[in-house]
Amino acid sequence: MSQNNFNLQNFLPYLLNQAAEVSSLEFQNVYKQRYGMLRTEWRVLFHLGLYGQMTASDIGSRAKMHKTKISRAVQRLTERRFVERARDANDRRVEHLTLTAQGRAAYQDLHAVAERYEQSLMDQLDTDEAAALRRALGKLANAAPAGFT
Amino acid sequence: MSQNNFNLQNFLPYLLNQAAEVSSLEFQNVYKQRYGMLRTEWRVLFHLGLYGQMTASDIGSRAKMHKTKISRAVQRLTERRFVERARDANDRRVEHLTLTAQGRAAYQDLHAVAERYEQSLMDQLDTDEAAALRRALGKLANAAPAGFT
DNA sequence: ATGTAATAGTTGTTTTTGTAACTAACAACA
DNA sequence: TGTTGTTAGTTACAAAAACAACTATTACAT
Repeated sequence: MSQNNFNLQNFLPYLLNQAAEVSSLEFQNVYKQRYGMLRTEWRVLFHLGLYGQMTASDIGSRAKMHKTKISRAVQRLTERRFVERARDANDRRVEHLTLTAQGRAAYQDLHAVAERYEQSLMDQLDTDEAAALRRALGKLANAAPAGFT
Repeated sequence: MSQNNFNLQNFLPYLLNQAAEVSSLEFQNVYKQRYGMLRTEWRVLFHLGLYGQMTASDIGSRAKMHKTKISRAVQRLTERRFVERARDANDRRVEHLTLTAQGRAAYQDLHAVAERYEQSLMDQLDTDEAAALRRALGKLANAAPAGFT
């Protein structure tokens, strides 16, 4: 057995992954069942719904998603008429992405569910706990590489 | 743009995923580079190192990992002589898994790195923040389905 | 005993992701 | 102009994960 008191259940990356997995999975069911979307597609949809017109690169830098993921998500969202692409007039490399009416409808629906879900998660936590959680997660997500080796 | 103040950066599942991704990735480099392991394999190795002899099912229920993942992880770990399997004498369906000497060495090495990494993550947080984070993550990871729809 | 269900673990097939190489358009500067 | 470098986005291929069907063994109820 173990020589010391290190415990896997307390290892932070492990805990983070478990919590992330559990909390993603429930919400995933919603956009999967209602709109047949993948997580990447849902993320793109949300960014467009939230910020309006964006390019794939914009989304990439905001969401820290790799461009190939975005490319494929946009492709599927376009095929299914949630998103429209328009080439920029001045720079024909860039594409401006916007939601279609259908896309906006889906966004608003999911947005509402997301808020309820958020609330149901927060209900499990004390107020100060929740605040500390947000702060801590923000720090960890945006931290520079730790250099622990 | 957005009609209200809901922000994706504050959506808890999103935040959790970002933090989890960042903190997994750095550590992943270690076990990948040093031992050519995947995340599933590292998890199995850690469970065996921590708890001693276990069956695949034991690991599955503890780590909430699907049994096919474990099966394949164990297969690769066995091929590479990190793990040994032994059929149970009374019930020939079950296999008892243990680390080899090489497996224990790898575990101890990674274990030490994990502790340093853990520390480097915690160093980014205030003491109370860190405590709240652990408590909150534990609650979220073990919570019953929220039923928010 | 024997048929039915349950459990441990594996294998096969399909999705999804990751990585790297690629095309097309622009920029900048000799 | 033309050559070199950069940026936006796509595509091709390999690695990994998800899901379903499967084998082998045990349990259990008739």
